[in-house]
Amino acid sequence: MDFKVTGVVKDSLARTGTLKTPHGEVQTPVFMPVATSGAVKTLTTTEVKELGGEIILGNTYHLHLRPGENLIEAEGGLQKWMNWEGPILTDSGGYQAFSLGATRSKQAKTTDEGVRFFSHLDGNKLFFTPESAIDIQLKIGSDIVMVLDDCAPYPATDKRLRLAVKRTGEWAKRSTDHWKNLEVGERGVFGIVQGGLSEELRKQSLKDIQELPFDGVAVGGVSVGEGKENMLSAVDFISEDLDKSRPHYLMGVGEPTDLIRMIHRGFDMFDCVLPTRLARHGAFWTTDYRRENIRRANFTHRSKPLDTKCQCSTCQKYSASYLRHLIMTNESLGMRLLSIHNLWILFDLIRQIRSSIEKDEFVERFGAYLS
RNA sequence: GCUGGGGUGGUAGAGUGGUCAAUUACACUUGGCUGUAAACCAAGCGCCUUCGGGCUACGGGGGUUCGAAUCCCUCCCCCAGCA
Repeated sequence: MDFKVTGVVKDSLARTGTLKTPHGEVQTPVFMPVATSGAVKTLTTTEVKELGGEIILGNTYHLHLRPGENLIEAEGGLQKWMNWEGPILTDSGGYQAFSLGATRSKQAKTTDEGVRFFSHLDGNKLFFTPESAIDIQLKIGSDIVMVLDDCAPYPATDKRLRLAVKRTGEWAKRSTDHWKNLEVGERGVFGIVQGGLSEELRKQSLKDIQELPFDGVAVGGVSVGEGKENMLSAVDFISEDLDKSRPHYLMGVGEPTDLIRMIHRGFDMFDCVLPTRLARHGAFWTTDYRRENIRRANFTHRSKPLDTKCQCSTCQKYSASYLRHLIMTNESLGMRLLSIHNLWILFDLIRQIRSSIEKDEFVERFGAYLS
């Protein structure tokens, strides 16, 4: 997997780049819409592509449970199956094993070997190891494979965080050892940095990961409920030390203002459920990156679009009043139209950021959002 | 017209003498959502309040009772069956 930095700016770690994958090139910074179970919820892949989507994220945990990686492999891989021509990054399932893989009485649990968890669908006892997580992702057809990591829940004790960092490091080593022995072609594998809000542990984890021959460095364990200030400080512990020759992926972050701040700190890749989840709940972003909700009564008679400055197809064709009606009546079209709007806001932001980096105007243009 | 059933908060629908400003659901209002068990979750939802409480309410009017959405009388309205 090949990554090239194509542009840098003064007074910021922000940069542009190009990432080559088996299913095409991706320009960075990039936002990856989440297609948990093989679909960006409510949208077709054609729509995602037309909006500006270049790469999407699929979830190993979900796809492993249903329909299972063997079916996807038999159907020619996830790209072909879901009619997505571009690259796909797959999450390793480590995060979901913890966030979903527990029953009332039985907790998900990591051991040195891997993570034991329970299917949220039927309670079945399941097990991921670093090696099996990679094998599953390759069967799914992933272009960018994420290693299995131990994402400690927030808040976590110091002891638990230390264990998570240790395990994540050991599993990372096993992952690269396993990767070497596989036929992976141009696919890439990314390591994940843990460490919570601890400077010491973040630095240790970054060192562990960057010592290994990963194609990219991901930072996990953020946007897990710690709050914006904590997230910034956790990232600030390590942003200067991220290996500049590799792509940097901040996992799970997708609030527009967070993207700006994190690109400023050197991150190239992001994924987040927010644009589509918020849309299904009636929430949308404005062109100045505030969050609003169409359910509010004051939109009842608003015959203007959601945002008069927005160029998305929803805002070109529909009034806020009509969109509110669709959401209030639970029409799926409302969720689709708001998903289109929210994704457009993010993709357009990314386009503006790339352009500002190319012109070395990033700090001037986005300075107001950086602090 | 006769017989029977019924009229409760925005709606549906509980309650059938005190613990009822009234279960519940829906609707509505307002929040929330950051590697998606998430088209979900939470709070509020008669009026006033110094948050102690006060006031007005269960079709209208009258009555019984210490006390009524609940019992009685009467009027109005709705539904079913029979004419």
